[in-house]
Amino acid sequence: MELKEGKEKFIQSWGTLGSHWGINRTMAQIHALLLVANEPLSANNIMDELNISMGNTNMNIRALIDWGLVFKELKPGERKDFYVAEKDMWEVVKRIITQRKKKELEPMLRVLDSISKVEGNSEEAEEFKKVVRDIQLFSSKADSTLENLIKADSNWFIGTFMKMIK
Amino acid sequence: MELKEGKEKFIQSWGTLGSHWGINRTMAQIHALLLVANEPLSANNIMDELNISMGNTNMNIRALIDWGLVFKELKPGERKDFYVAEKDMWEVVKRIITQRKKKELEPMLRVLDSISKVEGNSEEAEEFKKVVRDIQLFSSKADSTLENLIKADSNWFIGTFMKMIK
DNA sequence: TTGAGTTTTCAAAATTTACTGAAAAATAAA
DNA sequence: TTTATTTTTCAGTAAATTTTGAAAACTCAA
Repeated sequence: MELKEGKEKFIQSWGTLGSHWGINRTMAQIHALLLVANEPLSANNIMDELNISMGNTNMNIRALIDWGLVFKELKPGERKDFYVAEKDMWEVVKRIITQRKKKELEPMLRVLDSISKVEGNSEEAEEFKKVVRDIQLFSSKADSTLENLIKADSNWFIGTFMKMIK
Repeated sequence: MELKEGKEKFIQSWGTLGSHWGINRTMAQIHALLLVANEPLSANNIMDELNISMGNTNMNIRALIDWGLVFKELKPGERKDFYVAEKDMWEVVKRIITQRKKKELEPMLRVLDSISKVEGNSEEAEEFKKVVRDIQLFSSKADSTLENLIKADSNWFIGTFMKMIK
């Protein structure tokens, strides 16, 4: 396989993977392109390379920066902004966990909290509360596990955790 | 808050959460409805409760059964099929991990494998291969971590793992 | 200032994904 | 069998999401 073809395949499948993980296809493709670029790219480079509009390019670059997956780099003497990707996979995963925990898990925890106080003590109400509290317990464990995970470092994950769970 | 309102809120937010996790809104809502139902429900019960069509109901129930999140239950003397949800959150999460690992992580691993053998030894090609191999290493660690996770039991997660990572 | 280059915004269009409704197939009681 | 009930399928439609394109807003050198 040729280098060019390899890069294209990578961009394509990173895009697909991303779209299943709350990162839209284009956003993930831009990240992929930057991952395999050997130098910082401008918005123009990106739109040419991926055949997407400037508006789309701009919006997704900004989302990537928001998520901490891409950084702006200013080249001295250049008017344009250039961009580079976060290449440390552990960092990438941590940032995605951080975002999704905030956007999805935490709102769910709030809802669970509010509905766990439902009125009534009919059997039906009690059963409902039991289901909710089970989920609440599990979710808050998951939440703090993830909280710990994003504080841990890469070596911990690659080394200790892997062995530990056998 | 009233029980009815609580159940509705739960179904609504479980739907939203699911839609961010590769489970479409309706599919997650059906699962939620079954989670808080105090008895097995028929397809008709479900379509009435959620105001969705029979076709939609049927397709999503079957997807849920496929995923192992819902089970069919036959009531003696009843012609209809009835359905109950998997209520053990640890099981639910394990089944979701299993599905998504198979559908998303594994295809990515195959692509990474194929492109890690890209031709050429220019500096650019070498850098590309390094990026790919880094991701490959990380992904296969993640893959086997998840593999172990889905073999582990709930107590391990709730008890040991939580304390362990402090 | 002015104006060329660059980035941002956002309504409208295109695309993708989910849902419906109606018909066909399956099931099982009569 | 026949018939009533239930489940499945899927083409067409609707809804949601993403992308474009063009204008507005910046930015900075001249």
